[in-house]
Amino acid sequence: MAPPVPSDPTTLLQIGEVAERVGLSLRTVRYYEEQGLLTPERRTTGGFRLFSVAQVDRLLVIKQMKSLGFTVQEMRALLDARDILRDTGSGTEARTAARAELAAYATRAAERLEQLRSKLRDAEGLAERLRDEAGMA
Amino acid sequence: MAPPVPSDPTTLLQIGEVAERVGLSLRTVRYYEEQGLLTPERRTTGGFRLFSVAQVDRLLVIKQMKSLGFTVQEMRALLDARDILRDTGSGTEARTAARAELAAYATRAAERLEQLRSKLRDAEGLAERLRDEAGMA
DNA sequence: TCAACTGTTACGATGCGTAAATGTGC
DNA sequence: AGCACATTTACGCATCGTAACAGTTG
Repeated sequence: MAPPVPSDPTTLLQIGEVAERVGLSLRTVRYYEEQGLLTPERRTTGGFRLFSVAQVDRLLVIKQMKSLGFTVQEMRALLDARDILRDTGSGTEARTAARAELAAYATRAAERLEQLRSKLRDAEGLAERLRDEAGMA
Repeated sequence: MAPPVPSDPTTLLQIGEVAERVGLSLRTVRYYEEQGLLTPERRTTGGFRLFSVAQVDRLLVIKQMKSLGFTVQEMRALLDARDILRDTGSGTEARTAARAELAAYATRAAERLEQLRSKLRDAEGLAERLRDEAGMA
């Protein structure tokens, strides 16, 4: 029985499916490709982008970075480092550098998380204030 | 004994003080003024902006809306409604409309809050992922 | 053949950052 | 007289939204 949501590595999805799974707009996915954050596995004869499940996963990481307010440039740097670590062919030197890079991003991510939490508290303040003001005479 | 941080209504602060208290950049405060979200109480002869404590408070609301991802346009609408409610001279009709507006924003604020929380969860996923990947061999 | 999907291109908006050159206030 | 703080003007940038128009898929 075939899974309703294919997740085997050979399945290819077109951009609409991908966007919906990840929760990004078509425009945004195309934008990220244009910025070199990912490249579709291949294209149909007519030019339709086809993405692998691994690339959907990559987009999820991208979306997470977006949630943390990282810029495209930072995403690129992090993804590059990650690619190096995943490539079994990369040398020791490169791996060490990549690991350091990743660690640095982990730190920055933690900082951003704190900022996000602060924003959330801020926002909760407004929600409460509005409830009060709208409810009063 | 005078309070270290003046909060009586007659005190006027210049933009640097205001920005620091609220946690916004000078540029941002000027931008909000340019967009009609607030107007300094008065200016010095030389042109320095002077803000009242009430305006600092207004800026805090603005910052909270910013945290919720509201646009300047939305901020304007909300602040306008709020101003009407606070103005004892506004008529019943206007007050009713303003109250409805506020209530609508309260709802939207709640929605945005949920989105923010979702973002936060998303972001936490990345932080964890990075810790894992950076820690692995 | 039709409906749904996708392609490219390009202009526009939002929300500031960042000078640069100059003036103000204490 | 000096030094921190402020002013205006303006260009720039990131991140998409939104057509507009055409081609593709099944």
